[in-house]
Amino acid sequence: MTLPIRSFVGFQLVQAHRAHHKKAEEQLGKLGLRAGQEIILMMLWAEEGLTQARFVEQLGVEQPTISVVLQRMEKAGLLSRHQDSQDGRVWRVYLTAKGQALEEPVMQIWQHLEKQLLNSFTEAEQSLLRRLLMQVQTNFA
Amino acid sequence: MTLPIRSFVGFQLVQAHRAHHKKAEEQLGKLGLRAGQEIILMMLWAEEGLTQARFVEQLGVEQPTISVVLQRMEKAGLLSRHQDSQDGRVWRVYLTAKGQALEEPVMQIWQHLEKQLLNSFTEAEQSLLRRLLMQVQTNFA
DNA sequence: GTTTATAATATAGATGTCTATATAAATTCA
DNA sequence: TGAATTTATATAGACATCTATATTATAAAC
Repeated sequence: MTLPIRSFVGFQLVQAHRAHHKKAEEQLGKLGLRAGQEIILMMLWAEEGLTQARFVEQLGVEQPTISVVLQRMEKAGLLSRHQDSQDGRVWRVYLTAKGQALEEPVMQIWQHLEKQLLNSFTEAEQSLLRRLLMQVQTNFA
Repeated sequence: MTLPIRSFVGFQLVQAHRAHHKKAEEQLGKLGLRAGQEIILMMLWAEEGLTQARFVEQLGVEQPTISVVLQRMEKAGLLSRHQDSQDGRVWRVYLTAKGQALEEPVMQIWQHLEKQLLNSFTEAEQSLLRRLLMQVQTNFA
């Protein structure tokens, strides 16, 4: 008798993420973004001139992933990359006007997503879910 | 002042899923599987002869996704597909010996993943996390 | 100072995922 | 019965993601 898939918390994590990702794609698509790109933008809205290494360490993705995503976002006119004058290996990322202009609508979408995600949750449940998800990351680190 | 990404539960969900997915890929890769394929197998271990439509409704993925994944798994010798004798549009999926033989090692990997995911969680926290993740899915449905 | 090692980024090839569309079989309906 | 609709699956093209490897620039070591 194998345990049913549904009984695994890991499966529920996958399914919850899938649901969130689908909604994010749907909403962000209206702005011409793909899910994941808005995270890059959020980091740049907080601080420009980031290097690939910074994205990699902050997001936990592999370097080639960021390399490709940044290239596509540059091609889409969302950001630009300039070689560092001190260290020729380093390329720093800056927002274009188009990338800057997306801050308001993207944040609105994320706040709406967050609201939907947490619908019917008590305050205690909200902070608990955040804490447990952070613990999960620690557990896998 | 934009809210930091980290403050969103949605972001923590994405990051927790990424951590889980990476570990799953790493472990399942040893068996020649990709993350996601083992879910297909689990469903088949519970019941053979499933149709694409069943996978789609159970997993919440789109039909073309399942179509492609099943083709790759068939090519990998994990399963076979046979046209339904009653309805020529329907193709039913069956396990090969190779697919059957993976039940033990895959379940062991998932049990290990589950253990790691829930490391340091109390019983109450475990069931709460499961419940909250299920509620998230409902909220996005 | 030239060679070797390290570090930052890019490329290649694969997979799961999506949307849009095509194909083929069954069903409905006039 | 024959055309139109619905249903099940496949294909095309795109993107985020991975591992493995290449390229390029800096740093270290002899």
